[in-house]
Amino acid sequence: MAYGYRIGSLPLTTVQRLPSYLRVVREMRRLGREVVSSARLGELLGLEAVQVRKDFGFIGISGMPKMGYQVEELVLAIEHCLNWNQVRDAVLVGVGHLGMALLGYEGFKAHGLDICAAFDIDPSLAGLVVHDTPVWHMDRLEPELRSLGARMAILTVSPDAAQEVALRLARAGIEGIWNFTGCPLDLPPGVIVQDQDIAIGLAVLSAKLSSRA
Amino acid sequence: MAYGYRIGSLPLTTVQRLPSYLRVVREMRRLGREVVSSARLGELLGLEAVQVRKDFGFIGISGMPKMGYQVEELVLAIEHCLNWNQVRDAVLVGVGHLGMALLGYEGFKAHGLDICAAFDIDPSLAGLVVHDTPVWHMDRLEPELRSLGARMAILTVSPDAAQEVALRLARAGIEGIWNFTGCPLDLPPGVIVQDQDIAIGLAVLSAKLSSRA
DNA sequence: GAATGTGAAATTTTTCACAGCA
DNA sequence: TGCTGTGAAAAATTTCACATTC
Repeated sequence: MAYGYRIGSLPLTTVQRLPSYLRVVREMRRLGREVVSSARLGELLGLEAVQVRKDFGFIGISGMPKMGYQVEELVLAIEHCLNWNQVRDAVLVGVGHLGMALLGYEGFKAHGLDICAAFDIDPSLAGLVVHDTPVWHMDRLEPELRSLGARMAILTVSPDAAQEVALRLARAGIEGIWNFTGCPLDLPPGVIVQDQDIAIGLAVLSAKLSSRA
Repeated sequence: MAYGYRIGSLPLTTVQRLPSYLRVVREMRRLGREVVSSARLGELLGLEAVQVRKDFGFIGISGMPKMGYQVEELVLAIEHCLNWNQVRDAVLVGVGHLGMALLGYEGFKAHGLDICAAFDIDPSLAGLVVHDTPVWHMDRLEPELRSLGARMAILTVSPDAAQEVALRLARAGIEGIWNFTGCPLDLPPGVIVQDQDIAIGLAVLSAKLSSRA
């Protein structure tokens, strides 16, 4: 039951830090800053400077001694690693409160994600356009997926339906599922599942608060 | 810039796995199962059996050789570790799409969380009751917090407002902030911040998909 | 001097190997 | 035999120490 410590040649922990680096260096670019030191980035993000340097080494970026790293180069390199420099189509399944919120989330553009269609079991939602995204009934899932060619799906259905819908997505050729249901999914190998379990963050915060009291 | 590897006596990684254990053992209890082996739990959650046993050792649970672990005992022990067996009040600040979705999320009850009030800068939201939760204008933040006595806040404001609002919460006596804004917060020591950055999950999934193509 | 870059050490986490028990 | 429990080993990650470069 091997673990996934690495993604390609990058340590998993490095990949997990890339979004926060990207946010900061994009903001610096916006402000016209051209270089930044690992110490400054570390200070802003609560990391050791040497860890920042190691991470940048992994993604193939060299800095200039005494100067720091070039902001523009960092932005491009991180976007490239994450494939966030080009638009990728995704579908969203389950237009409840959370699905609706994700459809309205402006930030996905900055991450290269375009939700091109949504699906729900509720017939009264079919035909609506929510935040510029058309909503289809679940009956239309397979045919629409065929014509859209999206590789990624965002799963925001209820826990009861999670496994069944995920299997339909996998059979329809979806390669990656971003799983917000909190249920572990059992899918054929080759389909990549990324669990986004909100309860983990709450658990860590709860435990920290408890241990202080 | 010391790291937080442990929460109290528990490894951070163990705490992060507790919610998924809890979900499964609660479901087993519902189905009337009285015992479960570490191997079965590992199979369901994609973990090594020995890791499950180590985790249960950390939270002080012993199993019975040949039998397994008592489901009821596991439920109670995990709930106790996370303090999810008693109701804790929280406030939510920022009633946009995401805040609205969290207000409507039924699952918080199962995690002992009760959102007793929400706040937003938009005057037209003030006075509304969203999913049983009253919404106040931001002007009422400090006085309402004083009377409510909530220790925890859920931060779902826009990135621009994140730091400023977080500081107000800290000054008003909030001890833990669950930060959904994606911005790093700089707060006085003693305030616990738990970042819930959705972009991390997307980054991992994006990188995995890229490295397969 | 002020920054990067990197091998080595320290720390943490996972996995192995196997003793012990019902 | 089937499962737990645990010390030891392995692997991964972070941190230290310091050489290097502009």
